Amino acid sequence: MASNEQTAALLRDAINRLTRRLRQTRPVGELTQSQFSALTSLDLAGALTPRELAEAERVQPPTMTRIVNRLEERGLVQRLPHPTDRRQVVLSTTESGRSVLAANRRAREAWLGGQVATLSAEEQETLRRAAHIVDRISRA
Amino acid sequence: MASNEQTAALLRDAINRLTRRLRQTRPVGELTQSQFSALTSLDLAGALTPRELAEAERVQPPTMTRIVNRLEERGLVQRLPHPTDRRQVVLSTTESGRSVLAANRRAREAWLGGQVATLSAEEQETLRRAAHIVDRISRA
DNA sequence: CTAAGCTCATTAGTTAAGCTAACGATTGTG
DNA sequence: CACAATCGTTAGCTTAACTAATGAGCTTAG
Repeated sequence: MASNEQTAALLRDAINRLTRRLRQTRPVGELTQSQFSALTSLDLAGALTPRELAEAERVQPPTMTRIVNRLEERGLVQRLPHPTDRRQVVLSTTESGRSVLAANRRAREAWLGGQVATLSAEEQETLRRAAHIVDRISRA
Repeated sequence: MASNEQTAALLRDAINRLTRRLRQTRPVGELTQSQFSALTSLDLAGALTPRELAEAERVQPPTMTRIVNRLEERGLVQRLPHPTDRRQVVLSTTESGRSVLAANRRAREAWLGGQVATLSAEEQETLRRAAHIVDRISRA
């Protein structure tokens, strides 16, 4: 029987390897991992303050400021004043942001989707289950 | 039925979230993810040239030069001349490197191991299976 | 009802990690 | 033996993470 630590090590190593592998497949000029992830979260949520988005991405607020800066420079995100609190800012995706996001999603999933396609139905189901378990762990 | 792309997206998102979560648990002064991973690979292999280690870590040679520099500054790794080819260098872990590695491994797995412990035996098995599948994909 | 303190976003400055291009030393080859 | 290839490194750029500090705006306690 594998110990909790052994399972943890297996999981961590597998995740590290896949993370590095995925980084290699990013085409130049496309969104970085952080930009892509932040844009996705924002698009799903509809509108968030920088702090809320930072918390969703598990990053400190200054880090999110920078990511949002780059996205705003490219016109993918907009900063609007908060209706009642003038300290705050409300972030939302632009039309252009949503289409860039969709294009990036397709490109990103091409490689990994191709790999998934080579797996048996049972293996694919294992991956989906594992993804949900990992999500639960990450929230803890 | 989930499409290959949906499964890929689930997997990628789960991995991103856990990666960021794990980064948060790194104590200051400890090895970074890259350092830890490189040191682990080197320790497993015994001795490698910088290029071989870069390939194992799926990183370009200059990136590995920097990582090795930091590890060497801390005395965790040593560079020795190649026996026959004076262009090459042979890297190996030091005694100190191996003990730092072991301590780091324990610290890193404490949090994740704790999370794994809260899962059912079936869920743990799902994670182990998924880790193996992901490893196979990453090698492709 | 205003002064003090809190919260929000941002800026500044550090560290780390990734990349490509270019270089010096060395080896192999035509 | 000259020329090409290889190896590791350096240099220079970008991205991303952090903490500390700042300024603007809100909230509240006296």
